[in-house]
Amino acid sequence: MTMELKIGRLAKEAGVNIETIRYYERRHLLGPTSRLPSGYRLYNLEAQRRLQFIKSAQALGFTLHEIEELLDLQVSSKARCGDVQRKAEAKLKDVEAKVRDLQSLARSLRRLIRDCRAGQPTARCPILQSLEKTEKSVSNDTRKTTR
Amino acid sequence: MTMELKIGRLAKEAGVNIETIRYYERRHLLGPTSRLPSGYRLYNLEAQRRLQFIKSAQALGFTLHEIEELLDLQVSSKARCGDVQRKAEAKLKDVEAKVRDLQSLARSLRRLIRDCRAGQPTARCPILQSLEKTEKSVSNDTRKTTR
DNA sequence: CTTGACTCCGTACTATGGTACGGGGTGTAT
DNA sequence: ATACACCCCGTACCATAGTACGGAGTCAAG
Repeated sequence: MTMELKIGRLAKEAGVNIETIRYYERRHLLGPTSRLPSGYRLYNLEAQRRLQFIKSAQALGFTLHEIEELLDLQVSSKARCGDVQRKAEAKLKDVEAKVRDLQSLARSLRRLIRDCRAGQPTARCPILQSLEKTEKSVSNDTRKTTR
Repeated sequence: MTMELKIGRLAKEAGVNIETIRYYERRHLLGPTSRLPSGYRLYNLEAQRRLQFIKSAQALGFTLHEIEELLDLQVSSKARCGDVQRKAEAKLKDVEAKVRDLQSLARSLRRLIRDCRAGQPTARCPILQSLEKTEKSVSNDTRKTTR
């Protein structure tokens, strides 16, 4: 036995809805490895890893479309290395920018927490100021530049 | 004149659609500072900063609901400092986790790019492996834990 | 060989975050 | 005083990312 799961098992293991998996299939993100004569979908380990990756990337704020691209970096082994590289570089820039912005936000939050700890009743908690700092550093709409 | 803008101007300055601003108002995220007798909305500098913050936070992957909470940290000056602090701390944890995960993804992408540069025709580009590394580090669904 | 859990497929519905439309009033420059 | 741009409000529509539903076929244990 090659450890192939049916859709329900895969869904349970990954913690997603069965319908979600079928939805990903419609979106060409994750297809079954094979099918039983009955039509039942079968998934192998790679499919499980792929599903995990989709969930992870999503948690990081990537859209399904972007995730498709990310996954294509690997799939298109036949494609020119240059294409893959350019995509990866663009994606890396997005990710780096996002990290910078989130770090800035984290700094703001830390400052807010520290100042709050001082004990005053939140009147004039310097949050707006710190949030403003965040604003400046944020490049643009990442959702647009990422696409 | 106190530098109050009408909705169209505010939208243009911020680079958003007028309808978006009205939508934020429906969502209680950003209301007009005042109104002309005619009913025209007027916005001051603080409103502009607030709008900027909303856009920034969104670019960082926060939902409008989360942004509302974030903004409430400041608004609820009457609230207990402890409440504000707890919210801020939870948010900070989310942000920090997101940063870690994105950094891990960035490392993976950098490795992929470096390896690609080596020159082989992408056959067996070690992307899947690097992506797997990312997976493991990703806590859970941030969207759920963040809410 | 039946029963209950699982799966198939297609279609419809939901929530989020907007965007567009349209009939009307307003503001102002000429 | 009249264009023309701007704004009002309500309602309808859109894309993304699922989720639910329902009638039918399948699988496996008893």
